[in-house]
Amino acid sequence: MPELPEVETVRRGLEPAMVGARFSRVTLRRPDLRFPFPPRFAARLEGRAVTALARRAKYLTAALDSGETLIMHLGMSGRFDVALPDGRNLSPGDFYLEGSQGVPKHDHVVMAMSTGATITYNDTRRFGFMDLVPSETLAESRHFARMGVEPLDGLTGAVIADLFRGKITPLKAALLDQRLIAGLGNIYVCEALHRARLHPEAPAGSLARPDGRPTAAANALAKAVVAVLNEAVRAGGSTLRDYAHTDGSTGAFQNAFRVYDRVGLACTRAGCGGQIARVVQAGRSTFFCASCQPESRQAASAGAAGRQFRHKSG
DNA sequence: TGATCCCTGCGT
DNA sequence: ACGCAGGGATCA
Repeated sequence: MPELPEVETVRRGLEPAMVGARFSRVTLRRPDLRFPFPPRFAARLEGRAVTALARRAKYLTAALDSGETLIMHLGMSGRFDVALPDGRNLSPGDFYLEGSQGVPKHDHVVMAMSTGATITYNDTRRFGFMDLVPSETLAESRHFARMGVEPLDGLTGAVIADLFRGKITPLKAALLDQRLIAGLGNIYVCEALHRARLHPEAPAGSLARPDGRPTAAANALAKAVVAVLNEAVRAGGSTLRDYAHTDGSTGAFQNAFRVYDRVGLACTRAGCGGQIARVVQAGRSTFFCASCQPESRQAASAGAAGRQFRHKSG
């Protein structure tokens, strides 16, 4: 479910309930999510205060006053629900709520905070996970050691050209590769490629000139990635299959999709008239407009880049 | 670099 | 019954 904008939305919802508060009681309803919880997980949290709640790519990190950091990843279906002591609910994006009647299924972790707030982690598919590592070694932890650049931290065409240079892999796959740029997922990659008018199957290396400088397409892509992420964060992320509530707290960016999940529909670009197509790349759906995002343009430059690359290396 | 798998639920 | 789903680790 969550890509960078959704995780950032969750972070903003959790922040007021977590930062400055202590875990008074942590209950695990099962021994594992995607991975087993770390040893003595609940005991290492209980009594500790959260000093800061940050986001790195699609990960949330809660720094504790014990010197450890709680790492949380939502996988595909992870959600947090914040219940305030007065009965109000403070999650922006209440789409993580299953409903008000009865105990929701898949509530795997319940964190009672010293403020009286209760934070519940719910994850249907259990692709999410939590970990606890020493704060000093957070950057070297197995989750972060090989993580790519943060796209909202100054992504430019030059950075993209540097990362993609010499790569034959399709643009779609390169943008999904968290070791290069971290935080994009299927939705925002499709949306960014459409905005930049780039074909998803064009070779990633075609965005770098032979001397390594960015092409115009690389600059356009960087701009599109940053724009689509910022707009999605502003909209509170995208709500897809989750139940929509009426309190105005669901994500709204799904209404701004130009290609994602719009196969067969007309391209919304003014004067385009194309139809959104769906192809499968690396086992995942790619949505694009063949009219807006022609292969030919990229094929030409990719061929030039490929010849140059082979020439240089051979 | 691509399949395969992890897991559950939903729509066709 | 089958395909598909916002992620990603782990193999050939």
